Amino acid sequence: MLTKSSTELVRQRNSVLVLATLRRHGPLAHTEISEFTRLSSATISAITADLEKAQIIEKSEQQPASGRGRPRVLLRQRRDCGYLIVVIISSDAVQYSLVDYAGKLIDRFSEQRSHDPDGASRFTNSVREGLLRILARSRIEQQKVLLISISSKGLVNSSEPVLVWSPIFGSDQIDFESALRPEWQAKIILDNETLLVAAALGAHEENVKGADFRSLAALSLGHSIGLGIVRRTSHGGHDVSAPNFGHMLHMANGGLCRCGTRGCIEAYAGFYAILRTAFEVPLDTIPAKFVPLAELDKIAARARQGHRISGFAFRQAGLALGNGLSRMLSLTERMPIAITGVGTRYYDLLRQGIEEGLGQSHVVRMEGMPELRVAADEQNLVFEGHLNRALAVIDEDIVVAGGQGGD
Amino acid sequence: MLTKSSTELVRQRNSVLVLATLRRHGPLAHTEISEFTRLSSATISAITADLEKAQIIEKSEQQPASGRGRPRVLLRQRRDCGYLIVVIISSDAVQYSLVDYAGKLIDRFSEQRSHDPDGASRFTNSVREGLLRILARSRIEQQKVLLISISSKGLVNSSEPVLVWSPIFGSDQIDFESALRPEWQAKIILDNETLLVAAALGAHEENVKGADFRSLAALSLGHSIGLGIVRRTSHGGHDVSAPNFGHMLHMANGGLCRCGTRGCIEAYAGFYAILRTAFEVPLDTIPAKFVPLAELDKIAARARQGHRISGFAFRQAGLALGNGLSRMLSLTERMPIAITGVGTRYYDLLRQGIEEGLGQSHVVRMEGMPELRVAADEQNLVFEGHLNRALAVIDEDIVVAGGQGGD
DNA sequence: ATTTTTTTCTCGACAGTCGAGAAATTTAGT
DNA sequence: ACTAAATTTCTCGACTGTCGAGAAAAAAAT
Repeated sequence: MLTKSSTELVRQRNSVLVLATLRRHGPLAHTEISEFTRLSSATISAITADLEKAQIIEKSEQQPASGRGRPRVLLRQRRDCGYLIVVIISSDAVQYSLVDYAGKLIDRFSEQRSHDPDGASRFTNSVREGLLRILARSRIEQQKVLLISISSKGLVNSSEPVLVWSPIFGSDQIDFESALRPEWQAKIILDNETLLVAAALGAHEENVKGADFRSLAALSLGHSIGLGIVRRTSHGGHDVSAPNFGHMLHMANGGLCRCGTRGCIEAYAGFYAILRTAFEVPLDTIPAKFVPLAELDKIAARARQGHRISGFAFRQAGLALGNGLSRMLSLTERMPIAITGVGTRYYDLLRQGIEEGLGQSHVVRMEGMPELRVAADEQNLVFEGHLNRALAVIDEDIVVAGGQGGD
Repeated sequence: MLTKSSTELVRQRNSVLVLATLRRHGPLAHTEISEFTRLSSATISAITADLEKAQIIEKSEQQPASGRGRPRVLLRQRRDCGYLIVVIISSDAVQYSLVDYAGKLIDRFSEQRSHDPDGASRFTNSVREGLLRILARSRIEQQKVLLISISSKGLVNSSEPVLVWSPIFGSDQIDFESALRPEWQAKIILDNETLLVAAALGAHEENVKGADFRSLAALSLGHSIGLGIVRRTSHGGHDVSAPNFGHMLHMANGGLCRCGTRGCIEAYAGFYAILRTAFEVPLDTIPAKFVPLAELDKIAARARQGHRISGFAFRQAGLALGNGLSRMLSLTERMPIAITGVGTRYYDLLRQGIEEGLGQSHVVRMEGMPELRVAADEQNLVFEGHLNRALAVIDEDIVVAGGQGGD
């Protein structure tokens, strides 16, 4: 409330609102936009006229008139209004996707990541090449790319596109802004991967529950552990955050983690940690760099057949996760927890430990066990989260720029 | 962004902005308001004229003209525009304060709390009586009381004035809304005590650092442990929350807590817990209901003289606090931590443990130790926090009501 | 008395939203 | 073929808001 309001700001907000409802519900007629936004028909006329003049939306070709009366003319975003490049960095590959302003996928490819630890500078070079390649393949002008949306596991600076810590590069910071800036004018945003999963799940949840949706957490299980939290803000927006959950302290002076600290949650619940426990390797052993999934599948199979120490490894992991989640719930309100990631295939083995770990805390005893659910297809959710956030950012930028630049 | 904007909303926001700057900087002239709010002089004229007509602000008596030119006329809130009752519930007393719209204390008294555990219903009755008493003493019309702002230690429902859990009444919920509603038309808000401390400290911090202020946590040490967090929101407001920190899990299957769960932070860092450790009572002993402060002072004195087990008790408490804080920092951004409450008198004994507990986590190793400071005079901060929040709420209510009621 | 300086108020321009009704355009009925 | 009904879109005038510029007010300095 520290900043003043003006009538222009009202128009901006309402313009963004119109674009957002167009995103949520697809191409809409004048009347429908008015219903959804609760803005008067006259206002919709004014706003859509502006947006059309600025070449942001267009009238769609008239579809078969259904019912009597003057036929509706649908409004939709102009595909060629601008483009978005989504870069998803995972432990073994980098996926590049080119998307148009309407959210439609135009081109996509993946590049294997070299496992060289020489790291940061070589990696940013490969990202530069990847970006140029997807641009070249599609023959789109570079200026038309309005936004580059990047995601990775790890800890991200909330205000700048800087990867502060990642399981891949450790604390070699990667600043995408400075790496891409002279070459690209596009805005660059960077988000934690699980944050995007949470954002996508939150959007789903809100579509179902409407105003009843309050908050949700996404827990991603894999080589490392990620957590994303979505909350509805008072004005109806979504506030998302990606805490450093995997490296939250589970137990003081506990097992050695990849990050060099002792007792992180990941040092009990990450894949390498499960392996370590299952093979009864001392907890202060420096953890394996990379654990083949097949190896963990074997342990899981043994655990399912009743092999004690294998089962114990998963149970131990579940306890760490459950304790950690209970601590998170002590700091937030009660919320459902969606579990994603490769690790969901071991959910049958983890579940009991998670629930027991949750149950050891005061909040859970008071408020009851939070709803736990499994959300498969993490990859799609990540991409969906990218689109949700990136297109919203583009809408806002385009509206404020359109107001200043005029035409 | 789900809700539409309109020109009336602009006026509302700007009116609230004017009232807020008047609160922050005391009585101001036309010109000064314009400078602080960045609103044009014409707009200030319009808004202040409205507010004056609605009897919310008034022109002050002209003070000695200083300097040449037309003398300024200061604008200030009308004291009699409305009143606020602040109710501070602590473990041994309830304090009632009557405050006018300008934030000036008019009357105050405290009532001893009966230590009867018969609890909730008798307690709400005593609060009803207290409220009527402070009203009667001041001869103010009941309708003029616009807000009753209550605080207590414990867990508070964020949307309704319901005390969900408190160290005093346990999980006997107290719903102040239903307890006071037929009798009082005033709005009723309830906040956690440490949340108010955090709010007050946040306001101070912002006055000093301005826009550089990002967030802050207040940790209250006493018979129970409280935590409040303030964060600046994107539009310049403050977002405060009071997590259930004292009963966050410190150690699975650890010491027995007053709440009945095992391993809460409070079961290591609350006063009774320090006593328990110092006297080497088993950790599963049901904790003492109430610990005289003198008892703890004795232990502290012994600890300062080098008595091992006494020192260990404080160190243990510090470790629990430090670990808990590190977990909080894993879920939020780095922020300074202000320590308040009676327990600050043992800070010399707790400090090492707190820092060690913090240092055991990944975040602290990465981002460095957060700034720790001691904020004395918790009682005043609580009251200040009440005023900050309550008067802001009144301002907003009065503006939206004034717009509708009109005159 | 006049000028200077500072503050407050007022006026016209401009931007935004809204409700009502006109205009447009199709289907149904005769 | 023509008219009536239905439905959507567009337009106009009223209202509310902010802003900049300059007029009016009021005291000190000359």
